[in-house]
Amino acid sequence: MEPIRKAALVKATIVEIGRAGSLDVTVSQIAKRAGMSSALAHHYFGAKEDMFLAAMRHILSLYGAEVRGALAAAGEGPEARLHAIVRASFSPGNFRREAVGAWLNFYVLAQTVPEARRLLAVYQRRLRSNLLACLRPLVAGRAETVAASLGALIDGVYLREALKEGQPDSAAAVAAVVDFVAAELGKTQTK
Amino acid sequence: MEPIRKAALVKATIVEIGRAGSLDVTVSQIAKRAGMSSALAHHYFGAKEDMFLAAMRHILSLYGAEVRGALAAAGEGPEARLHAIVRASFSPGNFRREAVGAWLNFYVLAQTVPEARRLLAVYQRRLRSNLLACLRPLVAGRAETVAASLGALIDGVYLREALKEGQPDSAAAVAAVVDFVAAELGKTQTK
DNA sequence: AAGTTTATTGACTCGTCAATCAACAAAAAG
DNA sequence: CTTTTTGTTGATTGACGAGTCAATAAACTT
Repeated sequence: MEPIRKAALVKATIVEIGRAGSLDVTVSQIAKRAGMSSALAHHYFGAKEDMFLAAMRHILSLYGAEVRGALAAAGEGPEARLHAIVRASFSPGNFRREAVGAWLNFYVLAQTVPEARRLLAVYQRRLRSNLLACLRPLVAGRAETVAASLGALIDGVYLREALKEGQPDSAAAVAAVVDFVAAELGKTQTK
Repeated sequence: MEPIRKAALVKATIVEIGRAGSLDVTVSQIAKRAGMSSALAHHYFGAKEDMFLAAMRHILSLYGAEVRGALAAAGEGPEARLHAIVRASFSPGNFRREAVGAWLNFYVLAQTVPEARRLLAVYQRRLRSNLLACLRPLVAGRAETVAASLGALIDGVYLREALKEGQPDSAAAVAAVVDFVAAELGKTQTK
């Protein structure tokens, strides 16, 4: 039972954060959505914060899996692999209300909860390392710098696309980042 | 009295959000820090959310003033003006705990509170227009695209610098963005 | 001076919520 | 079949907090 209940709670936590748009969700709401009493939620997770952290781990692992899958499906060319990472980062699923809510609130959580900050750092390192592998063959010496900027650009574009009025547009987000890469590769042509 | 009290409450709101790292601050805390009773805070602002929005307006107007000042001090060259905007965006003051807390939580607020979303949109449009003015002489046809990416990059770099473990480094943030601009201008050389 | 508006607060209402606990059920172990 | 472990909940506790209100004081108006 334990793993089933925990998984249900994690999913419900993410949904509720998405609905509320904040971490201001009660354990009862989460438990109810997961089909159990609040007491049971407390039984499996000690405290509410533990639920948040588990939810964060889940979101990050989903994203990680998405990127891994995209890379596996992509061919061998560095450009193609780079493109795959970017597309995975901006997949429509990542712009669903729950996902946006989760990410934004995890940023907030990372300010004060060390474990949340650590998890975020892990995500950023993984993204960076994936980007580096693609970039080294393309820009050699400047790979480190470009990877750092590219990572930040992905976060920034995501933020803007997620918060703009109107529906987010995955394709536009991808295009913006691809354009940056093109510039870094020295081709001014947007293609 | 009214404007004095309101100003004190706005300042106190920002400080308390920074301390808590979230919008989970009580009106009493804010009022106490502002040197008055919670009833008085409710008297001047109707509800807590109004205090948050006033605080957001204040943060945004501070940032706007900073950019305006930097532009006034900068010369006439588009590159210099661009650099001024970037430096103002990453001034050490913007990395103080209160400022970071305010920005991150305003992003969260923008998900659900239309007025917050609107304010954020205003900030983004202003930044975009400032960037465009500098970019048009430099990259002509691609100015719109570059301005959009540059705006997102600034947000993304800020986010990462603010949340990384260790103290944020304004200079590094500026350097990352400047490097991007250099690439967009077609100069591969990092300087 | 009497009246009116503004400033200010302590006390209160009404609600919420995290966390605990005792109790019950049901499965596993012996 | 009885004991222990695991699953489960309703009820409760204890605390906190947003917003209201009546009352007091102080400052202007006429």
